[in-house]
Amino acid sequence: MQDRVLLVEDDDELRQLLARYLTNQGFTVREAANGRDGLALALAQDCDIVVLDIMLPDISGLDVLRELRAETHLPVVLLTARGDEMDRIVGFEVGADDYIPKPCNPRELVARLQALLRRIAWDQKTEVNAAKTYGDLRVEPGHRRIYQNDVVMDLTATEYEVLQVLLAHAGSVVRKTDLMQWALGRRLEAYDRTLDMHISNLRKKLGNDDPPRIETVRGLGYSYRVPE
Amino acid sequence: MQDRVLLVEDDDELRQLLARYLTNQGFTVREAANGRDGLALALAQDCDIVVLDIMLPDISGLDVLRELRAETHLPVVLLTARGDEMDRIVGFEVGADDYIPKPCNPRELVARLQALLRRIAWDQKTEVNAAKTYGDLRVEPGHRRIYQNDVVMDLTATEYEVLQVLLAHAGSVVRKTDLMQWALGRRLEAYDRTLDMHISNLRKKLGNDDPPRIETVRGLGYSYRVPE
DNA sequence: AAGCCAGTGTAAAGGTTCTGCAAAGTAGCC
DNA sequence: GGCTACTTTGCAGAACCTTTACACTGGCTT
Repeated sequence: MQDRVLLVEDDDELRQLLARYLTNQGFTVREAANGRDGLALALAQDCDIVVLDIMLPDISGLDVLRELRAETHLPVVLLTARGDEMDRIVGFEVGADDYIPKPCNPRELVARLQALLRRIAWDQKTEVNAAKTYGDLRVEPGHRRIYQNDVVMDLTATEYEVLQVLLAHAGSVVRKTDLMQWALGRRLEAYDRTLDMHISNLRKKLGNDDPPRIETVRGLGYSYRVPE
Repeated sequence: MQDRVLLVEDDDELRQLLARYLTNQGFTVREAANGRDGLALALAQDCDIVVLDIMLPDISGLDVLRELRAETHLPVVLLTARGDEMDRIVGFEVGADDYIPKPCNPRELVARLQALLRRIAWDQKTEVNAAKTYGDLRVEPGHRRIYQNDVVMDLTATEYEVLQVLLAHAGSVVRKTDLMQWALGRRLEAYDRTLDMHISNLRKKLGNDDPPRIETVRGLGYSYRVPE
């Protein structure tokens, strides 16, 4: 099975060079020459990994990444100007998985892509739109709805995100920083009680069972326990 | 809870520099000065990520990585001499998740570690989480739980770390300074009885058997004895 | 044997950090 | 404006880690 790479790079020459090399290495390559097209293609969700230049003519690569991260965890490798340390640090903070300084060695690019894909491969098959069931809860990602005993839960958008992340990791602990990043799309700052509030509200809506379905793991985060 | 890094690097100065920086950044740092120790610690202890120098006095970092990959998919970041392209390519092929050329910028190291950990946390880290059994105790790293005769022990975060380290070295003595560093993430200072307290509490929770499961080795440290 | 002392066990107190949640505030939308 | 959703604020309470204090232990010295 060939991995599908989306290459977002405005420099035609470089893009074609990389595209050719990646194709030879057995990847299926899709191309975009600006941020807008890149974002659209990435969101269309039929690729495995994105190579994203930061310097783009329209939207900055970092903004593309930010928008992408609001929707998906698709792996992203950033291309940055050599030595531009700020871009690099910010890139990681926004959620990049790797970065490569330009001008880049194609072999290194391939090696990094493969390392990342190998790591991702341990992920379960992400059938993005398939409904999943956890005890009496059923998540329907297509409609962004969660049913409890076949009754739609009345959740706000954020509550849906939080609960869906907890369910995706049901049985294991999700750290508060991760939960914040994945569900709220921003970093957890000190004294930010927003997440606690959403958890509190979710617990109320789930019915305050005892022991609670959303367990607190002090100092770490929360964990959803599938009831018997 | 903080992420636990295993730092395998023979250059004392560099290792201590990085260890200090990582500690400041909120990591719990465990150290090894050669490949053999590094491999043993990585396999035994429950840590989250490994930083591995390639040039080591005994076993090459690449061989350590190879052996590690035979057992686990623990994320590994390689430290390589700048420009040594072969090491880098081979490193990725053997299964490294990232590499950083030396001399490395600590900020970049942290950024990369965090990017990798974020990615791992999202994926189901099944392999790393394999449960380990020691007599009637079972450690489940994914849930950060320890079961005694299939009953969850009610442990605090620190107690979990301490017991987990003792179990990882079951049958041999763990020095107090090491236990402090590995489980509490800081140095053991004089007149600090914190560790004694945690041991005391653990013994209580384990049931005060006779002879005790956690044996005191006076002047040295503690040793967990797996009961028959 | 008695005495000393560093090392250890543990109860209780102290203090810090983390969490739950109500209530008030802000922002966006019809 | 009125509605809804989300965030911030504030405080109380809980859980936890550390410190303190004192008793005890084992080994060593005299």
